[in-house]
Amino acid sequence: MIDINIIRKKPDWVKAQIAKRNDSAPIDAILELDGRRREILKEVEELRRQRNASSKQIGRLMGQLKKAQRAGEDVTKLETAVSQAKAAPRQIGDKISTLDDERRQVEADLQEKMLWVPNLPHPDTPIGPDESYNVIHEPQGAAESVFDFTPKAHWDLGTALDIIDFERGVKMSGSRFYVLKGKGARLQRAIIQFMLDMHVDKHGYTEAYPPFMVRSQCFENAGQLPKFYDNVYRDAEEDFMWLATAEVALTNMHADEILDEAALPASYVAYTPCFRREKMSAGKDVRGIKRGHQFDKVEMYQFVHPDESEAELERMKQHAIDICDALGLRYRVLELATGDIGYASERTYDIEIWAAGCEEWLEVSSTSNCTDFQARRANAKFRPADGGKTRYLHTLNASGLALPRVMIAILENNQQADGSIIVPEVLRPYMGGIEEIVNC
RNA sequence: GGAGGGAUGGCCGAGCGGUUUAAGGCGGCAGUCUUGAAAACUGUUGUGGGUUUCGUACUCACCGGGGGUUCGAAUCCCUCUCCCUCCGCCA
Repeated sequence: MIDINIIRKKPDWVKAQIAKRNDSAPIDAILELDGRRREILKEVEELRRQRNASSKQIGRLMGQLKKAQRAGEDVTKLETAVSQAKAAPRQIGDKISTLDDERRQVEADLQEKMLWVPNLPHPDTPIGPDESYNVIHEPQGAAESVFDFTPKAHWDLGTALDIIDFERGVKMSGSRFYVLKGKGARLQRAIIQFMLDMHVDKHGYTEAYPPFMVRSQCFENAGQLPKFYDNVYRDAEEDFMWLATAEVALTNMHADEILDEAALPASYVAYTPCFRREKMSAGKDVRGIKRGHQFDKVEMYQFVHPDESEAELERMKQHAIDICDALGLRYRVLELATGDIGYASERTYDIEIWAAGCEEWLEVSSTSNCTDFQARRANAKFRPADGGKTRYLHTLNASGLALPRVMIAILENNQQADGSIIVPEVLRPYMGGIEEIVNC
């Protein structure tokens, strides 16, 4: 949610910002509803003020009446006065409830429309309607092949080593599902543990293990609803949705809270599975483990002071890069164009790693500054140390990293001519000390 | 799944449908006293919205959320959420 004051002051500018995203939002309708809301509010509050005064008057009369009754005096005059005094506020009350009904309707409409306004892009975000305008940072280009044989794709390697079982995954759950077996499952677990340890021990995040199913309100707060409703798995009977990313859960860690400035930044890292219908990507990347309905991810998330969010974005990007470096993965950084950044984001970096077998750059991390967009929806604030008014926090998220694609890169880049895989050194302590995955 | 009890300010905890303010305590902040501190005493204390002479006052709402009854609701009714106790089931 963006600040409605910006829309009030510069509606045309806001429209232009949203147009840069190749998106649109009902700004004119919002202005109209907002104006009507304030009209009603002015009127209904004045009426309420009048009614409050009248009711207080009746209260005083009732006090006198009771006193008189106790004293055994004649109370008919007072009783008449009370019933006469009721007439005016009763009429006011009728007007109030009519206006209140309209107010409720207007506010519901306004809220619904505001939910369809995306975050506004940062002035430095490259402008362009789609991903072809993304700016690729160093290092660029594909790695020259270091192989003296033709490297295989992970689906062939995994099947041959019997560490990825596509057939049985499909048997259980259909396409886009697979079973990791033996050293494959162990490798994934090792990567998860390595990443969590690095973010906790070296980068200072607090490890969190959130629920994997959360209320739909959590998705709305994170900016995933209403727009991405079709891409989320949900419970048929209860108001539960399965995480599409841990970001959804972590956004809500401090929902409806006011943090002390001294508690900032509040930094979390969580391992969770992620569930996505992939409706928008139907038919895309169906081979291998690149894009499944279920995948694992380690996610970083921070609540920071608004003045810190821009610098923090750079640091979080580096935290993701640190993982790539430690695992020996060749990566490149993309700065996403206005047409490609996420709905809640003002500025996003993607990190892609090179996979030598399928010969593509794979997105393993997306690092975004969501400014106060999610914080407004989630009502997450902080109290400035100088005692000023409470302000909305800024939130940032960064994958650190997405597991299947890291697996792909390790399998494909570390393969040897005989199809065995060299285990990256940093993972060996988590793999019982083994140095390679071999066919047995 | 069944039966019952709860939710009040940062925290604890009162609150017969009304008579100017949600009592009281704790904590926090400021001040007095003191060389300093403690104690004591005094004052102060939340969130959001609207109007505005825009920095000043006025005003409205908020006692778990949402409706309702009433001239008037923390208080009565309905509903949802969460917590607690007991029974049953269970990794």
